[in-house]
Amino acid sequence: MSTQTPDYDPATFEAAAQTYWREQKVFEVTEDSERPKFYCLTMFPYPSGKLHMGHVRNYTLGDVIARHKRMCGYNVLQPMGWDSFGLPAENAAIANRTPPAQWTYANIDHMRGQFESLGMAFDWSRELTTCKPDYYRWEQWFFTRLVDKGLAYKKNATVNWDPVDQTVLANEQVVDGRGWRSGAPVERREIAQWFIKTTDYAQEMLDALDTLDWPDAVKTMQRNWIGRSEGLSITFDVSGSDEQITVYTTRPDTLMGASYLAVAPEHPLVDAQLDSNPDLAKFVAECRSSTVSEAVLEAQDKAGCPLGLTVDHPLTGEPLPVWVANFVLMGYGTGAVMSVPAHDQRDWEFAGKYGLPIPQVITPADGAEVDISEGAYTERGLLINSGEFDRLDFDAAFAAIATKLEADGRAQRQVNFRLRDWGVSRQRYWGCPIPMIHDAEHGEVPAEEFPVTLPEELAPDGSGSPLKDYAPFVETTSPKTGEPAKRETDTFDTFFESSWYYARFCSPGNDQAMLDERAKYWLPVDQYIGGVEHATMHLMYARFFHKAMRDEGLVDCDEPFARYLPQGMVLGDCYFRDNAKGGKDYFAPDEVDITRDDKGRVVAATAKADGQPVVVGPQEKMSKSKRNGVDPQDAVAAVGADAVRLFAMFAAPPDQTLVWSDAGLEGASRFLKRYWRLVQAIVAGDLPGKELAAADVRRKLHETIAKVGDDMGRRQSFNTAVAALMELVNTLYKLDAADADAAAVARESLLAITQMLAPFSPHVTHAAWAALDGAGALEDAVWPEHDPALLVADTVEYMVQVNGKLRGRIAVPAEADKAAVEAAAVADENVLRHIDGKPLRRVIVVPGKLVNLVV
RNA sequence: GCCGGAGUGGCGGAACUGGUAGACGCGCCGGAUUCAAAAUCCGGUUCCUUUACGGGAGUGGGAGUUCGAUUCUCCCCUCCGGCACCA
Repeated sequence: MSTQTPDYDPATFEAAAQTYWREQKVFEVTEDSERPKFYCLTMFPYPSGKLHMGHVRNYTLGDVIARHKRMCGYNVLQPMGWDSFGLPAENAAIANRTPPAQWTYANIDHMRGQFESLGMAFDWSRELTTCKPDYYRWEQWFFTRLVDKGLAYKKNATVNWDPVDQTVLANEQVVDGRGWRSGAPVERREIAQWFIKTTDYAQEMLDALDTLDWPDAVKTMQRNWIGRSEGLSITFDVSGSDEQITVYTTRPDTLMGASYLAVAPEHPLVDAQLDSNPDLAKFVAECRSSTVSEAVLEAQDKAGCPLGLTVDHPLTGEPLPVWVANFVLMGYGTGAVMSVPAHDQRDWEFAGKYGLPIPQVITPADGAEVDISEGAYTERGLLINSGEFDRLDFDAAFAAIATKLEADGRAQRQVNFRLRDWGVSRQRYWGCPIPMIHDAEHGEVPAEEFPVTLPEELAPDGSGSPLKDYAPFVETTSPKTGEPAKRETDTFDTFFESSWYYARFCSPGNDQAMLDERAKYWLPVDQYIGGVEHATMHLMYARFFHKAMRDEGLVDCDEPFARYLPQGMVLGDCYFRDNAKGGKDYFAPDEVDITRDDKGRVVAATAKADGQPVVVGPQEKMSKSKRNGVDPQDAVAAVGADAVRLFAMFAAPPDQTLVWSDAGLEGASRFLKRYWRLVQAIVAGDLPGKELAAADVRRKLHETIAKVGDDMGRRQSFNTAVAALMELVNTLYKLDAADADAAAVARESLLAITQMLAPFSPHVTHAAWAALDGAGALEDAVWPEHDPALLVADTVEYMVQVNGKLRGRIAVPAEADKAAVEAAAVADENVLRHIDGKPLRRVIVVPGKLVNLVV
């Protein structure tokens, strides 16, 4: 055979394969009742400008799964779109003085091209862009359905207010309590906003977690986020007044240990005290001049101030002081908590700081001593110092106290959720308009015509949304009266768009309905892939939206994402020097020379520019500021898309962080060249090796087929799948060319390797499939199956341990019984030496694995 | 602060259900090929000890369960993700 195959040239492979996929519309799919469907979706990107390595990793994972499932016979849908509303476009618009629309659409065009150059198997005919009216008109319509059903309502909520720029700030725009652009201390301000009743679905979302094939860690985070608890809602009378304060507690058994109540600075009872109490006014003002970020609030020092009121203890009538505390949140629960310092660590610290009493009312059930002066005792136990309730355990005390207070109308048993309703109003321009109209007569009236189109020609200047003063948008007529009315100028949280895009991919182009029957064919998403940073918020909102759409009859399954694979970040090496200002000056990896010792350890690094040393820092998330980013386009130009994809899959398990390494990338490229040379050798009938018998190679082939199939399907362990393919290629280089079956085994192996490698590196395998005369299109070639008969070995190697330490290995016939294995073990020379004539006390034989001799 | 996760050679990682710690790749060392280099190929590579056969230690730290623990339990340390207006 003298067929010529080309040299390994990624650019040639990529051009040929990508042209074929595009022209043949290989990845465009339609509903097909004959085949099982598989909907594979990777979280769609925000069009920030260009793809980064995190994107490459993310979308390669999805592409590998989609291509693999297709070869397993599924009708595979893998769409792509753009999460194109959001803050970065506004920031770019402020910087460039151009409308965010222009910037966004230019980014999308660029990034679409980058996806194609990476060889992604997307069905581009379904592409959607969330900032376009043909998409967002349907979420506007759906929102008005939620309004009609009472699932959307308006209430006051707190925002970060920048008093200089006169605008609302996102939490990430508040740095050390100041606006990021103005530098002014931010204030908390209450404004009316739209909320969605996600809490109506809290119990269902909690229960349905059990049906999902998601990592336990993510399900646990969601369970804790929903935070179901059973407790008691208790009402305290303010002493000498008609006012009341209601608190919720999961520990009513500790009620006799309550020593004070703590309320939020925004609590309605606080305002009335401000005029007469300057210290309180000062404290509350301090609390209000800070961010609304709970992460920041919870991390700061606990502080409080007496409110100057007391409440009557509902059991004893004794007065308890009321404090205002900076860690109590008005937006959560009733904005007031009952504090039991002896049995809650946070209350204990607060009471210690302000000299409040710490009465112990719970003691360990096992009679152990606890010292409350050392810290709170937070376990459940038996009641003490609680009068008639003494010696009761948690359940009995809960029941007794609840019953007594309920009889007095002072309390109610209650199931509570930590989950809160979803605030969807944003005071921003670059978002989907909330389709409501302010009618002087009827108040808030839902729009009836969609889309309510966002004007795209405006450019924000940093002083709030330009929509507010834009008459062509604001001025309208009321659908109820036909009289002049004003449009709502707030826009939706961008999580609104990302909560249902997965469904719209199934009904592209429908301008009559949000979704149609096609969505019922494709949903749920069989495999969802995306960053674990979305484990709670995005995934909770989308799950809620799906159930709301189900109840509207738009979809007919209960959950949107059957299986979920979270993926880790991409890190890069960091090099820097400390500068005079106390900061760091970073160096890009290609600006640094590395010196190693003879064991390969890095001993020094110097800047190429001046030869002076730089610090080798820890690996950190790739970013512009750390100068440790690697541009995917540069990597593709250097070694080709196949090697970039392969390295991204090989270097780490999907859910762990991945450390980018140019040397590692070279290794992936080297492997593909090695593979390609093997293809050339087979085609030329010119095998290289001389060591291994064809039968042994064939067994290795079938072991590899079994492992790779399992790794890619059940385990989703793509790094080990690639490692197994590398091992098999190494083995093939040792195949004895003189063996009569060598040519057949080599060809069988290489066809299988080509198929198994195709999801990772689809371009070179596309060329190889043609060179090897593979039958049909590689994308649809049936995934190889292993022959179990070939995996059965006739002898087994056992480890022999003496007292748990490895002392020898023995080869034993596969069918040997325990006695035979033990006899062989004690015959081993080194094993005998360690037994040293001592009597055997115990012998453990693990079939097929090891023998442990205890002496 | 609260919730979740991670920590294994010089580096990325493997060990799937409690049973050979270090597969595969990088780096490094040695060799082949070459006028030379690149590329490629072959061999070696956890640490300590030993001429060698061997022996000892070892999976962030400390306890525990077990014949046997990277794997299970408890405590601690460090780093990462999320905390409701970044996406």
